[in-house]
Amino acid sequence: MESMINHELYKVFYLAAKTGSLTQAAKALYITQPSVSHAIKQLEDSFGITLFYRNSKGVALTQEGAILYSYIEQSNILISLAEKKMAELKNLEAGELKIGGSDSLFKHYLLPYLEKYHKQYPFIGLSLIHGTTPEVITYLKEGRIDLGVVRLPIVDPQLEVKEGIELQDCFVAGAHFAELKGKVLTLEQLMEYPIILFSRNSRARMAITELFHDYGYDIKPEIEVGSVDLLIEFAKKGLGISYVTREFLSKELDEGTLFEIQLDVHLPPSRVGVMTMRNVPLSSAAKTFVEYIR
Amino acid sequence: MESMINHELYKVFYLAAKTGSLTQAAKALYITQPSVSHAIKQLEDSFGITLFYRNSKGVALTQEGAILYSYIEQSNILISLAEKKMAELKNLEAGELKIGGSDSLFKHYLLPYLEKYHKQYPFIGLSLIHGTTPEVITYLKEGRIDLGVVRLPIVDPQLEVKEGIELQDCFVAGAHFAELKGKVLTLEQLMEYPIILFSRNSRARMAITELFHDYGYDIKPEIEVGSVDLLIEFAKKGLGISYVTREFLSKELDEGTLFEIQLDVHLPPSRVGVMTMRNVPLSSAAKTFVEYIR
DNA sequence: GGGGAGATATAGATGGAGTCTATGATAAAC
DNA sequence: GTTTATCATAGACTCCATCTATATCTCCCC
Repeated sequence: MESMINHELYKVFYLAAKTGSLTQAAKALYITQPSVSHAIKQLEDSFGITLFYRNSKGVALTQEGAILYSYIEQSNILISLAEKKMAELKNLEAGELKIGGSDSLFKHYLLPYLEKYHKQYPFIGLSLIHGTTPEVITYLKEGRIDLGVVRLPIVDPQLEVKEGIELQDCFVAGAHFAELKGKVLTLEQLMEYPIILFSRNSRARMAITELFHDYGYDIKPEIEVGSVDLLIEFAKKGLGISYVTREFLSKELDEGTLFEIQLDVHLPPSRVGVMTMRNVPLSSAAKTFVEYIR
Repeated sequence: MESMINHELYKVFYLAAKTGSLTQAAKALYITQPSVSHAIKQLEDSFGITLFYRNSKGVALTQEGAILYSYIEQSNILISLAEKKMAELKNLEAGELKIGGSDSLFKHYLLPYLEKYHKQYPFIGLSLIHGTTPEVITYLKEGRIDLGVVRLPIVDPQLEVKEGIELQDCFVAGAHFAELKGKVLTLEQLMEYPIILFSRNSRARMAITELFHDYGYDIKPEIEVGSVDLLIEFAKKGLGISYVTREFLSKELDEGTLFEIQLDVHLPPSRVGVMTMRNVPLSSAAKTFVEYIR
């Protein structure tokens, strides 16, 4: 390892062999001919092998030089490919973007951004990785995703959080509970109806449980489901009153298939946010995407 | 091509990625850590891409860095193989030696050298390429052989000639002409016997024709053959008197199966020589072999 | 054969890229 | 809190790649 050869010399050798002329190689490298001559000499000296025949028309590879060239040519081709790939990655003509989050946020919050992004950068592969907030955080820390989209607040010194839009959770019912339309209920009154909540381990569920607790109540759902779509479906079928994010229901509220229950207490809004690792550089693809989100 | 990247930086990048530590890479490269840090920064700046995550335990490749590494690793492996190969060629642990010449010279002159050489450098491939003197010269100039072994004199400014041993051509006969043993013949007397000569286009043939011509005679062979072995065989069978190089017959002369005809004129000796291209470097294999020959 | 046009080689000067030392900043380990 | 890793930064220095100028050689053409 003492006599490790300067790889820059191979670049000179490559061009000299390729052009068959030290003078031509010099031009291609934007240096002078003596520099090329010197570089080749260094290579020859460090191998103790003559690499070129010199004649008045230029240079030609010796037997040994030709052997060296066969390796160096491949090596340099790889480097060229690497540089091309780096340019592509930089210009977002290649790459991959991996996002963690919940399906409902993907569908109702991220979808328009993803569509626009994919249209503009069609060669960036997209991976959406479903998981709960703690799972998403774990994926982030393990480097399995570039960014996570979750409900705030997130308190973790390792994470950088960018706030997104505000979401308002609310209780909704379908035609079966039409008598409640226009009325303002107390929490106590609400609890007399069958309640449908998201499954126990979600953040939204914990938030609403805590809110009721603050008011001295203990909310117990009739039904627990595992997706926002089911919350909506069950409410529409009249199986109960669902607690769900209002922004995810705009279609049903417009149609009138579901209506919002008015309460005498304010349900705190939540905010969606984009998490990335603090002190860890984002890929070009991820950096650009984060700037899309407002 | 303006922003051609210094390939030396890839060597640093490679080791940094491989060891996962700028400090370790620095040690392997016998430079200091800030130099490595600087080199990586240059690479990152010229790509406009972050290649490593830095943390207090070392460095880890980013997504893009890992892509670059996959190329550079291959490239560097090729360079290592190239350097290994060069060392082998230098130490004559690999390579090829191509020699041009006549079969008789290969067999009777070069064989012992070839044996010894091959024993010492078993991994050098040997190619013996048969041809007449002008053919051998052509092969040399075309680069198809490293050196040629032929009868001197050779006059060609492009060729470098190293003189070898002296050979003496002579006329020999077998038991059938036993009456000639011990006698001294004139050329005229000799010509009364059937003569066996090498085929018309050989140098030896031309030389003897010219010699007879100088003495006013025109030698016409009874038989013409294409190899030294046949000259010897035919003489042994008593088909005539062969003109052949004495050194190629030592076995037959010792055994007494053939004897040399004494003449009243001196037959000029010829010298064997090794030709190489002037001003063209020899391969390590060829250089070493030429030094074997004395 | 002389001279021009091309090639590479050589010598010596020069400047800047790469390297060093010293230090800072940060995180983890103890 | 202290120590010991890590990488980053700043500024000085130095060595080596490069340059200019010239030599040498070969071919080719007049």
